Amino acid sequence: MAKRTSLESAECPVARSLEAIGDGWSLLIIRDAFDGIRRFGEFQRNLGMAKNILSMRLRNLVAHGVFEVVPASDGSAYQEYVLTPKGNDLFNLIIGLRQWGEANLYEAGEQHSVMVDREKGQPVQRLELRSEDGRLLGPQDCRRIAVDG
Amino acid sequence: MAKRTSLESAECPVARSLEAIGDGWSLLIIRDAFDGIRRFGEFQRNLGMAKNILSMRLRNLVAHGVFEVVPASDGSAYQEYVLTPKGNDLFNLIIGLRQWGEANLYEAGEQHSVMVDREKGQPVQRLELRSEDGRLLGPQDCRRIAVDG
DNA sequence: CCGTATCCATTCCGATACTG
DNA sequence: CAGTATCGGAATGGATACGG
Repeated sequence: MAKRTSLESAECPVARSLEAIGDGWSLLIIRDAFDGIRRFGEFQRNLGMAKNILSMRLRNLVAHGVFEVVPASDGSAYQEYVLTPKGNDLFNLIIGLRQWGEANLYEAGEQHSVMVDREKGQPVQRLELRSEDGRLLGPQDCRRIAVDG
Repeated sequence: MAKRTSLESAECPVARSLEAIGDGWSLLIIRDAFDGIRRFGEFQRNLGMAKNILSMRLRNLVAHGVFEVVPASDGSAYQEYVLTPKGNDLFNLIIGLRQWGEANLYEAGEQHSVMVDREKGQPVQRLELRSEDGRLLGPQDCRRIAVDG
């Protein structure tokens, strides 16, 4: 008894996403991947996590189609973990985490890493949600509607 | 030994955010809050989670300043949990989770709930990240830079 | 260097009973 | 209705040893 409830087939996309990538480590691994990390050992050293956990997480992410295993780019006969298009599509989510943390979790003078655009080296703007006619939308301007075929 | 590593004072905002709200339940609670849920029992029934867990999570979120406890709007002598500005600022993150799930976790014909703008009832667009000069940015256009005072 | 396997501590979570 | 207390089972995570 007391089986952990699974959200795998939830009707809400938020729940389903969390089921796939909602644990803390996975999102940090993905963050590192956006920074260009590809090798097992790099992830491990960078995150300071146990190897068995990393192994499990990577396996899970590969199973979910977020990462893809490719032969190493150097001759090393090993593998590398690269983001699939599905994984790349998590970019906004990582940015969302980053921006919320920046805005709400740091003291005034406290330093933190910053995301800049490659071309000009300037900090990116905040994520924006717009309606179909281009209006900027906040929480109060939206509503969730259930859709049943 | 084997103490769980804390990311509370991490230099990366992504890690810090995950430390605060990165467990699966918290984000689902917050999602419900954006749908207008305010009462303990409503959260509990809606999410189907154990009351003690909900209690813990709410306490944690209040401690982190995401929720605020206010007296009940009806006369019921109980309390309600409403999002603070800091909590409201999580909107983009919830939307990010939703949109990634919608785009990547559902079969072609499969139905799911949808976020629409209140005014026209039309589905919202995808989140957008822009540079300071207005260009739309993807993962390849960005770079994370470490900042050390 | 890349991973897997094993062991153990900690944490998480669900069920239930209980108080106000 | 709104929560707290307690219990047991499950999952998670860290350390380490081991094999490819």
